[in-house]
Amino acid sequence: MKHKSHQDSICPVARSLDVIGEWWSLLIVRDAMIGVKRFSEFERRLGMAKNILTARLKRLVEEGILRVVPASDGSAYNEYELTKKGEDLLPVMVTLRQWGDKYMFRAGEEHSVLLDARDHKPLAEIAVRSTDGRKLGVGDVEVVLPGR
Amino acid sequence: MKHKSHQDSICPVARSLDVIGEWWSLLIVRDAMIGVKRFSEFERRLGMAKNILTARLKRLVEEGILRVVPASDGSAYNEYELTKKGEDLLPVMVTLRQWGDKYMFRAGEEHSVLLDARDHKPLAEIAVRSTDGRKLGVGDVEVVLPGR
DNA sequence: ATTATTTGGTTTCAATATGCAACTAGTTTT
DNA sequence: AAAACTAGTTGCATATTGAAACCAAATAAT
Repeated sequence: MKHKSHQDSICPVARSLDVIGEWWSLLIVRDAMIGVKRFSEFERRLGMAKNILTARLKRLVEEGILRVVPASDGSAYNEYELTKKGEDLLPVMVTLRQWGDKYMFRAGEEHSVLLDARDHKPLAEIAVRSTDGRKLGVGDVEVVLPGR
Repeated sequence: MKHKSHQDSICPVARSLDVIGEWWSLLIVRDAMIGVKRFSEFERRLGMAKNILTARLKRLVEEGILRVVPASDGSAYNEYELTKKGEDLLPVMVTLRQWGDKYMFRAGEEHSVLLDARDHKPLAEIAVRSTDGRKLGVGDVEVVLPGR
């Protein structure tokens, strides 16, 4: 059996995960965000099997998250680069990173950090807020289904 | 082969995905956020196989994202509820939702929406910002590895 | 110009994960 | 007391993953 698709869900979270929730997909997007473009560079940096990388790149291109362009250095090869849709995953990436920072490392354990390139300072912590700026927690939100 | 773990990565994104990046895991967390607590309710709502649900719940409990508590209605069964660590996934959930809202639905296609429970209005759109409040895109950030 | 190496894959194979259905022990409802 | 529900477990077929071998085209080295 193929793993079950969430493509037809009425929930945006489920549909998003259908596309970017496969093993490796978001890590490919992560590396694309820091400028990785070539097949071999994704392979080396991620340490993943070529066949899986091929499949994930294909899906990400089909879904409009990456696009294939002729290599910028004039060689005959192609490069993969983020589309606007792909770049718009930055907030997802940053929230995952901030959660991981907080919970997935023991005190003093080293990890990579994401900085504002202008002043090399950490980013602001992302919070869920109401339109008038109140910070919201799980208990402050509600899901409304279509047609209600 | 087991799928490769990202547990030992120095990247917080990778470590986060190691825990919550398996198929179904974030959808279980999503439902837990709207108050789903019982095994059968997760099963019904998600339409997933019981054995997988069992495995995911077990992992999420082991990782401290959910906790098992005696049923609140006095029955002999247990309930699963979010820990603080689990609740802190709200920003991840909201960014995934906002991205899905934007890209995964055709114009006019209906989907569920997440509202501020107080005034039933949509949430503010989440953006990545510097500490001084500038909105940042993919080109405005840099990753720094440990020991540099 | 010829050879060697790199790149970007595809193919094959074994191990694991997913999904489905059947089964079950304990609990709750009728 | 019987029926139905809950929260699983088990067994099986199929999919997905990962490793390694293979390959053609492009590039670099000699």
